[in-house]
Amino acid sequence: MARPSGPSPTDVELQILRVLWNRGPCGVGDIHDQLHRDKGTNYSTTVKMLSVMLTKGLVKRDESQRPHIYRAVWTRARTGKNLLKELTKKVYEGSVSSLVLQALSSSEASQEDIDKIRKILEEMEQRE
Amino acid sequence: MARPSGPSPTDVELQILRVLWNRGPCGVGDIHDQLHRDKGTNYSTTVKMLSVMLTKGLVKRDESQRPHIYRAVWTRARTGKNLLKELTKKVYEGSVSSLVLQALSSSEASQEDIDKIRKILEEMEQRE
DNA sequence: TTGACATGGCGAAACTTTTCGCTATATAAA
DNA sequence: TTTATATAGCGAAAAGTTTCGCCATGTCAA
Repeated sequence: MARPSGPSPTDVELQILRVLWNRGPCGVGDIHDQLHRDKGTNYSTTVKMLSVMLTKGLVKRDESQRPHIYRAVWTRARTGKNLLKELTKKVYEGSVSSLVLQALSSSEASQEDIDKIRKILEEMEQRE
Repeated sequence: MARPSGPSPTDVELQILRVLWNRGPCGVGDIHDQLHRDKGTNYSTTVKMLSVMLTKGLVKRDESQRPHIYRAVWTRARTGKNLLKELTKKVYEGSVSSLVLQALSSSEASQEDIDKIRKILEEMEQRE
């Protein structure tokens, strides 16, 4: 059963999620530091966005300590998968492989990546 | 030299572009028909969105005939590529192959797709 | 030409997302 | 305890997107 993962994160929400994915659970201060470096926004903005995300169920927080510790509810992998599916619907009428083809043909994937992809293709064939 | 392709299309803009990509250049009426079917919006909305997109350089129009004929400035492939790159930056710190791996491992691609992808992988190796 | 109808343009409302100022509360140092 | 500083909350402004109402203009048939 697929868990619901709610509405897609907006741009700033993704910026915040990326910090949480990269650093792991942390307080507003750490998140703000990164956002401030990236685009100079105010501390209040970060707090507000986190409260919006809390409402949307994109993050949870541990209030038993100070500062409160935020963590992402959904993994990077799952979120990426959802956004990709959405993008696919919006541009390619739902065909994931069209998009993958596009992505591959225009990227410089390493030999390592290529090998990984081959392995996955094999697995997919055996599944059928 | 890579052509600039401007700001990324918003959701409704993509809906309109999809119509143009699928049907080819056409008038407001045809575009509106589709949008109206999909979500019941008014004719005025379609006209307005097209004028916004004209300003942003996402579409061009031929005014020498009535109705004016709109066409997408960028191809579906190029737009998809850009959006994918953006998504990749926003979720995966810029690694296209992480995203492709995610996409593949969770999709049901056809045997035909799998073969196509293999072919591309081979081409990529020879390029190096 | 005139009336009916499709097409086009424009400003403003509605909605969403992002930003911040101001205030309140907790924490730790003097 | 008092004071200074980090942390949190809230409402509203600002910015971006989408929607529409109203009016103007073009097209075609009677």
